[in-house]
Amino acid sequence: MEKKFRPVLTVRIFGEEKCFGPGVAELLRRVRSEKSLRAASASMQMAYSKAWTVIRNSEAALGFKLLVSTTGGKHGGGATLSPEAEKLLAAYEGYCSALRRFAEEEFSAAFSDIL
Amino acid sequence: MEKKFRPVLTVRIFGEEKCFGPGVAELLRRVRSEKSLRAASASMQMAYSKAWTVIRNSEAALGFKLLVSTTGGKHGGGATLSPEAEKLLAAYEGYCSALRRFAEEEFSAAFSDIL
DNA sequence: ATGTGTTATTCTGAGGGAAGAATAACGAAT
DNA sequence: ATTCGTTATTCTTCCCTCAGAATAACACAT
Repeated sequence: MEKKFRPVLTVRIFGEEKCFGPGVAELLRRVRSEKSLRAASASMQMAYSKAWTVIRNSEAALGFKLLVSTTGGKHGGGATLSPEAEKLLAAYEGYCSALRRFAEEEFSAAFSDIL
Repeated sequence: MEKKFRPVLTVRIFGEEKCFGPGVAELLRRVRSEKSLRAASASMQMAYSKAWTVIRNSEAALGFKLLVSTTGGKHGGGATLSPEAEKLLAAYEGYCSALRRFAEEEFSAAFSDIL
């Protein structure tokens, strides 16, 4: 009836356990633009320690590194996305938007008689 | 490449705030078979108080009642699904499986080159 | 009246997760 | 050597959620 209700979906990828989801994805996006994990986590008010844990867990579950990071140097170092992370992120984003588009399309048909 | 990774998605319905998701759905399913909210919550080791809150919040957000419940009587009362809940649950289940089917199909295409 | 087993409702206590502190290591520049 | 700002890592503290307790109301049976 009214456009009052809408679907919201969260897409996660599991191997033996959880290995990728919206949190890591957002983190990667911000690392890409900030070129630093610290700056990335701060920009989304996430504690650095948690950001670091999240990344590490994801890397362990996936089996490859997401960040290439350098420490030290004049500006202290930084982090950028590994090529695999770049590809994974792109794939994930495409996948998510396809899913959301589909979810949007099917929604009204599925719930028109009740919502 | 290997079938090691798979998509997992959670589908929620939002109005102004969250109003329906997998938790409520599971609860409704169990109320349907147990004919009691207490039994339903116990069967999924959820505290009754929480089950009740979950249902109440969902009802408030949706704008209609999910349960028709009777109190008192020899066996203490019970609860069953309202007609609207019945329809909503059916619609939600169909919607979810369509989404999951689609997610499954698209998955390998989206991630074949990286996972 | 009393007993029974549920719904309805609020409150309290404990556990898990997250934020932030603390610390170490790093490497380029000065 | 010292400074600087990051990555890397662990630990403690706090908050929030959740489970379970407690209480009331209910209506049917006996």
